[in-house]
Amino acid sequence: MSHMKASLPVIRRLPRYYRYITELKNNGTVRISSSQLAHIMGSTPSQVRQDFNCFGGFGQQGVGYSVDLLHEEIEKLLFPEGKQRAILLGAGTMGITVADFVIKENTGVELVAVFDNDKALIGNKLFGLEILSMDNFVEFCQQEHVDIIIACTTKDVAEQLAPKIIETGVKGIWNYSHFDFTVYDETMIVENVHLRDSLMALSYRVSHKNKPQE
Amino acid sequence: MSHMKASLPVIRRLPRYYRYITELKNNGTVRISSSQLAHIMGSTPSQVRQDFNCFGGFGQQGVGYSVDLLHEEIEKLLFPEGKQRAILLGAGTMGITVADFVIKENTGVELVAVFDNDKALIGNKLFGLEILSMDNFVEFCQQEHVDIIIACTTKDVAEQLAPKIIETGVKGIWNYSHFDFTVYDETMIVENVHLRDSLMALSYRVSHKNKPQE
DNA sequence: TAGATTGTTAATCGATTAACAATC
DNA sequence: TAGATTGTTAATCGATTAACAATC
Repeated sequence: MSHMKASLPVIRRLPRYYRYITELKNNGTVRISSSQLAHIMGSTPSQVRQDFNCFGGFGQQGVGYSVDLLHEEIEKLLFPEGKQRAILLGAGTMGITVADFVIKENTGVELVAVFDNDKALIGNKLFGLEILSMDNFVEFCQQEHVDIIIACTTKDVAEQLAPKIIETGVKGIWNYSHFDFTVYDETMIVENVHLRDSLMALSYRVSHKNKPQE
Repeated sequence: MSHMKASLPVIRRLPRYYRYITELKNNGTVRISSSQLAHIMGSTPSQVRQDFNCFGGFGQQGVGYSVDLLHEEIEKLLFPEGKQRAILLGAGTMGITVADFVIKENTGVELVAVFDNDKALIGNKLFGLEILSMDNFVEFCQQEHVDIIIACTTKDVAEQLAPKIIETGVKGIWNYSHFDFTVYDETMIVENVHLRDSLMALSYRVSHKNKPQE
């Protein structure tokens, strides 16, 4: 039981473990070794064991890991007491898609309010939630408990909102805008989904695939 | 001019450099030092210089970097000769949003066809492109030149399509499905946008923020 | 020439992989 | 008991950071 704090790479692997373990559980697999799991994950047995030991180590020496126990433990880690409450800022194309996703997928996160600047949208319903004026989100966060802000605005709007977001005291941002909240405030937990950067990195790798240099 | 091959972390930073350099160029900034750029990027001067030196080094000793030259060189790296041609597999909520994004954003990638399994969708137009039957995408890729496949299907459909995708000879996959193409085929260049994993990692970090262990 | 700042080599840091003792 | 497989410590690898000579 080494109990060291899980590093970011380990945390990022956790949802993937959860996906595969859930699949194995549904298949009726009861027991799995670090080697088998590593093969499924495309990693190494060492990494699997190191990763699980960050959280206390769920295995049995000489035997392996119980799929059920593993599933239960990882679930406890990823879905802690009660759902996390999230609000959406920006009900544009991306915002609507992300809201749809959060509502339909089992992620342990609940969408509790939607805000937009567009007067034409305010008052409309989105998946049963009334779209509220962006002017009111700080107040909302301070009155209702909110854990996560989903930022689906343009870069400029995100930049304007940044100080207000800090003001809310919310701990995490799921960031779809091109504004770098991390650079703005170091203490905030930010998970970036930069589609543009992701696609450009792919494009670079594809176009430079067989070139030896650069 | 060390000319070592750029590692994945360096490639992932390239689009962010491009974003900031473009902004500086538009602001009329003509010259910038690695320290100033590091401050903007939230990194270190050493990293900035190391990164640029992977591509040949665009600076001038004692002077700094010309914003114009930097912009031009990074643009050459990210937008090589002509646009990359991409097809979309799966015209659901996410697929439509991603298609909209690719068409509107300046990413050096062009959407040339859309495929879906749903007979109700086939034949409809999506952003001026006719939605084609999924049965025909392999043939399409072999006849037209296609660089990137954007996978916006469910996990199960992605898994079924995997061997066909390999068959097309396409070099890169922009993957929104929960199927791990990397585990299936090591040689394929895959850029994953796993919303679920991303949100769960954020949720984990938020809920464990002030806890010392685990 | 002196000051500034790069390019590049060396040192550090952290994550991954390997090794092995513990133990089922 | 022997074989298997974990938990954990040690070694390796790669990326980041620091240092400094080159040079504008």
